[in-house]
Amino acid sequence: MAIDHVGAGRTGRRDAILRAAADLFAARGFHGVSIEELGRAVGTSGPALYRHFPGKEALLAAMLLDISERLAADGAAHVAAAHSPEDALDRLLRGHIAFALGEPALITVHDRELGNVPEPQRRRVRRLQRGYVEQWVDVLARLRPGVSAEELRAAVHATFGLLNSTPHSAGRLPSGRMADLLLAMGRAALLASARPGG
Amino acid sequence: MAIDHVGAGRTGRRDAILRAAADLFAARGFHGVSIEELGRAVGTSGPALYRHFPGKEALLAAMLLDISERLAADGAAHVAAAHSPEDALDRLLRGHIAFALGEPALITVHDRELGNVPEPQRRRVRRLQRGYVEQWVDVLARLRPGVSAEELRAAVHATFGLLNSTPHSAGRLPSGRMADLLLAMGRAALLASARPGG
DNA sequence: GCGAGATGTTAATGACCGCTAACATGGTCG
DNA sequence: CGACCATGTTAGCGGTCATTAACATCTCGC
Repeated sequence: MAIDHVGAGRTGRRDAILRAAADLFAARGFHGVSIEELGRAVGTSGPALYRHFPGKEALLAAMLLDISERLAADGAAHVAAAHSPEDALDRLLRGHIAFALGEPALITVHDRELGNVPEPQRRRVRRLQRGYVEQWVDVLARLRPGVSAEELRAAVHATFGLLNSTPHSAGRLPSGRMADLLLAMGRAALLASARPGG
Repeated sequence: MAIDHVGAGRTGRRDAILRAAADLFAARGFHGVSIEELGRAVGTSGPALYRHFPGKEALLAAMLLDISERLAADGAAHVAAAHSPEDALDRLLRGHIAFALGEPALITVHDRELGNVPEPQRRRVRRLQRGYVEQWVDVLARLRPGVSAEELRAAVHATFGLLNSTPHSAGRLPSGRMADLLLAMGRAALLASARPGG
């Protein structure tokens, strides 16, 4: 009974709000969800939320910052643990796939709602996102020298689109098979993209 | 001077509204755009919109129906024109890429805002989308017999995620190179996914 | 030249929303 | 015990939104 997983425990309210908000934002968009609704989703009503966040936009900012930081940190750890570029790419792919399959709502919000984050923190999220992309680009550049960085960046973005599409086809395939499928597709797409003269 | 491309011509108002709405919805989401704003974007103000659509949701419904119909019809034409499964897949890929690169706002709205379409028409959009996916699945099934339809469907959805990611990395690469890149990546991803035992 | 329909305008209405205010409660610690 | 702090509650305020009402203005077929 250490942690209350429906989110109504005496502590952890803040995290419960973030989790519920991720699901709601992913389903109906930032502007499609009201404060009252967010409160009800965690068993309180409406304005209790302001005891944990200064406002609705700040809540979104906290959510996106957390996601971006986790992705960037995990990415750095994966690259550091690898002993070859091939291995690094594999670890990056597996890590991202695990995240996308484990937290489809977070992934969805992450690439849809940046525009609603207010400006001071928006810049930080962008910087983290750029850093994460650059980790992929660096690994890919070592695997396929001679391909322009712009082309590699575009390929990485496209691969993220592939991996993040998980929420749209959720539940159709068992999670393990889906992970294998995405790994095979992602790897093939990245290597095809990076083949000079492709 | 046959057609007014900024959308203020004496006729074609309806289409101009749809075009402007696509850009705005793609940028800030359905609930993030007001009627007043939609009107201003086509040179009228606010409620003039109700002379062309019964309401905001109906406008979105018309937009998504049009996109889904175009995709499904173009897909059928491409498959019909092909003389082999390989050729059909190539035409499907090129057609979808051309659409995604040519109408990034439409593609974005198409896979984000279905949840805001009211129920009678939502079903029709879903049916059209399913039909389009099934065209891809059928072609792919002929190329790689023995792979389950569920797996092929998941692969097709993931490929759409790849191709539709265009708006997120827009303008970084010249359009022609981007099209080549997406074609190579999409084809590689689909074939990797369909390899039995992959 | 004139009724009619299509298309626009501004003003108003009712609902909802984000947020604040004012107040309650319950546990912690001096 | 009793002040304090964290965390709730309900009521209300100001603003915005989608939609409607009421009224103008063009364009045409007659």
